Amino acid sequence: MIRIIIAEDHQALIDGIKLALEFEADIQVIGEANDGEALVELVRLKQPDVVITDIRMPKCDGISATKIIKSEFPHIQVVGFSMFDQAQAMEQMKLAGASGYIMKNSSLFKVVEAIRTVAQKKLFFDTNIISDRNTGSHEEILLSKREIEIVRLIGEGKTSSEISEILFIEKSTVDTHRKNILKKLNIHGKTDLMRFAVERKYDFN
Amino acid sequence: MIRIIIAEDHQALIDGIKLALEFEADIQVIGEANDGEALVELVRLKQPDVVITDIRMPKCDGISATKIIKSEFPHIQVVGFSMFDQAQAMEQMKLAGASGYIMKNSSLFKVVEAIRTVAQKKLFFDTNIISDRNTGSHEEILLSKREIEIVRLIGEGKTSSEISEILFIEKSTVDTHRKNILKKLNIHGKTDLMRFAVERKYDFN
DNA sequence: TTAAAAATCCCTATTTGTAGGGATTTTTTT
DNA sequence: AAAAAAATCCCTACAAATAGGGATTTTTAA
Repeated sequence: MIRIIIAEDHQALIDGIKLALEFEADIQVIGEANDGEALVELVRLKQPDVVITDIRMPKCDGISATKIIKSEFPHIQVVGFSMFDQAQAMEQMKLAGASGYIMKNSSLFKVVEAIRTVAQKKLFFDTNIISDRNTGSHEEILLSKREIEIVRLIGEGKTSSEISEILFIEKSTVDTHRKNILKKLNIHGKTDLMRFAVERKYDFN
Repeated sequence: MIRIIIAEDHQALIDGIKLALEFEADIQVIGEANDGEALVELVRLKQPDVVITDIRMPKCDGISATKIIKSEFPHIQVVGFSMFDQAQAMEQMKLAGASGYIMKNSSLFKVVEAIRTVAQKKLFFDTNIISDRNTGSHEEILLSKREIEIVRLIGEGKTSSEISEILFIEKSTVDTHRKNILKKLNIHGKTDLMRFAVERKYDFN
């Protein structure tokens, strides 16, 4: 029996994963947390086999939480879980000691696959980047200098017109950059962009 | 000489505070961090007299960071720093071991005052809540049940129309709640509301 | 049982952001 | 020097959010 703990600040997603895992006889969800601090405490208490953790979370993010967990319990396997296909985020999770990385738009089947794989002490990194590599096209999502600058300002809560004043460019240019950023990251809406901007600030240079 | 470290994810704010503190001969900024994890590491390295930390920060928030710092270095005084006049946030900081709490819309003079006060092992809690108490009016900012529900959904990235569908109410009602929330918190713009929603999710029940 | 608070809904108007299209100029790389 | 990438700017249209005003109904507490 693989005992797992899920950490994710969107309760709806936790519920979805739990539901999917109910049909897997060999996997048991023994705990859930909505933030990094709660996750670390829960892991200390219950010592699961596998932890699935979101990267962007209140209190402590998934990367910091993973570092703490792996330093205290090296035998516990951690799988990162992110909205964004960011090679840097994946790298950070690897450095923190994670055994796997999946994306939120992955099918729940992939989640199950990842759990079983890492439980056997194997690695499981499933991202578009890697699957692209398989097809040979391998185009990594990379924002340009200007785009990163704009993402940073968005993360600081600036509006497009404020950004245009800061950078001495037209608002229309900022809008174009925004559009390109959204397209590159395959996200829609300011909320997701804000989320990305915040996650981005978590030092994935 | 009071040696301080500032932690704040908005570099502009750090720069502003540093500038203000340059004119204070007895206060020296010996370090700065843009996230909670960096703050903890910096504190371990430089062991300042006073730490000023934002509550909402990447990687580890100010409350979690304060807990860690106070457990390792009980003699270091921590001052919380928040955008929002939330009694709960202040309580959480107090529980985490903070000696002071100031708001971002406080004058920089208050920041200096807070630093000098806590450096003498005294407490310094400056919020509108407390100043209201002095005038006797004492109206604490408290969101209603419905408003908290809506803030939570905003924090999850839901739009007003999505929220209206979830709660089975009209979009116009959601808009009204939003307006009232903005008014109660004295903030403007969705970005600040999102920030609040995130900070709020840090468990200030 | 009433007064206060909370929750519901609607109106107008403006700003901001999204989404599609287009285009030119500057910089970098080959 | 030519090709590719990045950065700049403009157009239309629509959705979303802010800000002001108003109003009624339902809950809660005095």
